[in-house]
Amino acid sequence: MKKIPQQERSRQMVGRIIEAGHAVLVRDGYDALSTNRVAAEAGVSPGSLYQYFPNKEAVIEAVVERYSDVLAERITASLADRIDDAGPAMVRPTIEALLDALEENAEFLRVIADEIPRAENSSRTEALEQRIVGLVGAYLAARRADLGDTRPSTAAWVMVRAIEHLTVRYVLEHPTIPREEFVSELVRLVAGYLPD
Amino acid sequence: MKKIPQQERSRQMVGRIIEAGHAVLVRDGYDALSTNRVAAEAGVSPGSLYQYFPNKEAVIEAVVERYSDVLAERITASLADRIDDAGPAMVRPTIEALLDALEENAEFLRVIADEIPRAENSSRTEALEQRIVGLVGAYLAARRADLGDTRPSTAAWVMVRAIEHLTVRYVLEHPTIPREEFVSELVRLVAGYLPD
DNA sequence: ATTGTATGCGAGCGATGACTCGTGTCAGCA
DNA sequence: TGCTGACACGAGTCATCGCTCGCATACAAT
Repeated sequence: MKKIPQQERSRQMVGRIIEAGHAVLVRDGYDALSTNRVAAEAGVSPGSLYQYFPNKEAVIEAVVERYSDVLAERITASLADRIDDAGPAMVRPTIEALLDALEENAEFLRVIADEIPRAENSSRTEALEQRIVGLVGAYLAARRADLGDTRPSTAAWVMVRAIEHLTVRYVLEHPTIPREEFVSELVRLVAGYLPD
Repeated sequence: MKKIPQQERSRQMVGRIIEAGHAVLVRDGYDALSTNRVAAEAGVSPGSLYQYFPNKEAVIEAVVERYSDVLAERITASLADRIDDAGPAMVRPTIEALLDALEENAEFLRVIADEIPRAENSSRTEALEQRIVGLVGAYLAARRADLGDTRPSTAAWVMVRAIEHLTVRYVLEHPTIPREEFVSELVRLVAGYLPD
C-alpha cells in the first residue's frame, strides 16, 4: 500500500526508514537486511513501514537512490564546472572529485558494489551512467577533430565505464598504489585515448 | 558432510548436480536457486546433494568454478601464446579471444556478473585477475623502458581491470557499437596507455 | 549367499522473514 | 467535547528453504 504522506510526522517517518535502511546495510550487510530489522532500527513497526513502501525492494531502492542522487550531483557539477577546460586541466580535477566522492562513503559503496546484485540497481546505475556518457559525449563532439574516425558516443561509453570502474575498484580494494600515482595513471589513460 | 566420492556413480552424481546448478542459474536465476530445486533438476534427492556439498554456497561455488576454470584456461593460453609479440599484434587477438570466450556463454556470464553479488565470488574472481595481472605485469616489466616512471604492476592493474570490465559490459549491454569498432577502440586504449 | 559399507532417498523439521490485519491512538475540526 | 480519518502498532500468518535423519537399496568382498 503506497501512500503519499500527508502529515508532517509521516514524512519524517519515511526519512527515518531510509536512514535506518542505510544504517542496517552498512552495519549488518545486504543479506541481513529484513524489513523487520529496518523497522526496528527506525523505531517503527513493520506495519507502518508498509504504509509507505510497497515491498522490501522499494526500501532498498530508496536508500540507494538517496546515495546515488548525492553522487550524481557532485559528479555532474564537477564535470560541468570544467567542461570548457581542455585536456588534463579538465580530467585531473574530475577524477580527483570522483575519488573524493567515492571515498567519503566507502563503506556504503562497498555494500552497493559488492553485496547488492548489480541487476537490482541496474536502472538507477545505468541512468546515472547514461547521463554522464551524455555529458562526456557532448564534450567530445564539440572537439570532434581530435578523435579521428572514432565516434564521440563510443569514446564516451568506453571512457566513462573505464574510469568509473577503476575508481570504484581502487577505493574498495585499496591496492598498494599511492593515490597520487593512481590519479596520474588515469590521466595518462584518458590522455592516451583522447589525443590532443 | 563433505565426502570424497569413491564409486563411479557418485562421481557422476557430483557432475549432474553441477550441471543442474548451471541450468537452474541460467533458466531461473540466482534468487530462484534452491538446493531442493537443484536436486530436482539433477534428478537427485536433497539428501544426496548434501553428501557431496556442505551447503548451498558450495554448490554455487562449484558451478562458478567450473565456468571460470574454462575461462581462465582460454585467456591465459591466448595470452601466453602471444606474449612474445609486441604492441597491437599481441593486444588485438587477445581482446578478440576474450570477447569470444565471454560471448560463448553470455547467459551464464549475465548471471555471474549481474545477479550474483560480487562478494560471493571475490576470492575466485580475484585469483583469476591476479593471475592475469601477474602475466601482464611480467610482460610489461620485460619492456620497462616503454613506461617512463610508471611501475609495471600498476600499469598491469589498470589495464587488466579496464579491459575485463569493458569487455564484460560490452557483451552484456550490447551497446550500439559494432564489435569491430569496439575492438579497435580497446586496442587504441591500450596502445595509448602503453606507448611503444 | 551373506554381510558390511557406501550410496541414495524424501518426508519433514526448524527457522526465517515478507507482509497483513484487527485494533488502538492522535491530530484537527465543528 | 465528540467525531473522523489518517496514522501507527505488532502479534501473527503463511510460505519458503536450508538442511537432517531414519530407512532403503546397490555394490563389493568373502
